[in-house]
Amino acid sequence: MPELPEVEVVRAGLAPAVTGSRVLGVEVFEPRSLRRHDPTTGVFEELLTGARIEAAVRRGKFLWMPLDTGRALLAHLGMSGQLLLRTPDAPLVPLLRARLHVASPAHGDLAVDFVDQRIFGSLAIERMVETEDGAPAGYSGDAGETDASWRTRLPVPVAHIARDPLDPAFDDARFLAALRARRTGIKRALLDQNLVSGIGNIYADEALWSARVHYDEPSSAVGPVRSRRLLAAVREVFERALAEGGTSFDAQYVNVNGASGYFAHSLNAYGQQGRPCPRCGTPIVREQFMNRSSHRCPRCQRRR
DNA sequence: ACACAAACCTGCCGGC
DNA sequence: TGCCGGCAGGTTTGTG
Repeated sequence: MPELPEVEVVRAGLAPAVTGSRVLGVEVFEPRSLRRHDPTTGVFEELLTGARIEAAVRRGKFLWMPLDTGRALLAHLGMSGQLLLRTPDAPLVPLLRARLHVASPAHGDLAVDFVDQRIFGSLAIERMVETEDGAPAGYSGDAGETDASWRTRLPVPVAHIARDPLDPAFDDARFLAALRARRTGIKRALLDQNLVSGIGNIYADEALWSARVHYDEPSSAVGPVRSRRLLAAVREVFERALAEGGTSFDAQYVNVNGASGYFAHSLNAYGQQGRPCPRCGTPIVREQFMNRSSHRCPRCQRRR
């Protein structure tokens, strides 16, 4: 479930169940799902078992659970990862890569299942570092003490990831200046997680459609008015997708209870090739760009 | 700085 | 029915 709204749906579902819980045990069925865990820092299962989970935090598409050991369980869903809450004795499904057993103060004993078809996603135990700006590292909902030390700390592999546009500490001016300074296409910039995080192929195409910008226009040529409009469009499409529970094209992209989101019905450009642009009626086209598909209205989104 | 390809993977779908 | 190419929401790494 991979872009910001889908990962946030997972985080929001996970948080009330895992916050304050104790990890009773871990079962790893697919070692490749731990590809990003550095074994020289310790054995994954040993670093996790017995720890208390303090929260569920998200920045962009990265999700982590700070532990009382000072480290964090970092999860990235990749293209096809899911985190599911089950009963401890729930049957093992074929694509189940790992299962955490936790004792939750709110929900009793639970299984947290990591299911991932393509194994592009991963779990790892990571060390934490302080944020550069001293602001909270990511979004964690309202739970927990506001002065907890984990709030301004983030896993090392996330330190280079930019804040996302829904983060109160996101620096609009800095982002707009970066767009102006870059010599690259605007969609490339939107997808660059070091510039702004959380945007993937779907929401890039949707925001570009909304702001009527061609994906390959130089980011420096978009200008302040349209750049602001584009940033606003990203936020707006994120908020609308969140309200709909995210985008699900099939059973692959689901919340912690296995339920699909409904935003696929609200897409204006992504996957809409051949269908009329909701604004002007011109058929949406799909084009290859960056070795993936880009969707745009050939009339509303002309290259300038 | 930036572009590009490759690597990491499985499963589904349409065409033949 | 079965095989094959093409497609899929991502990140990292290496090369030029």
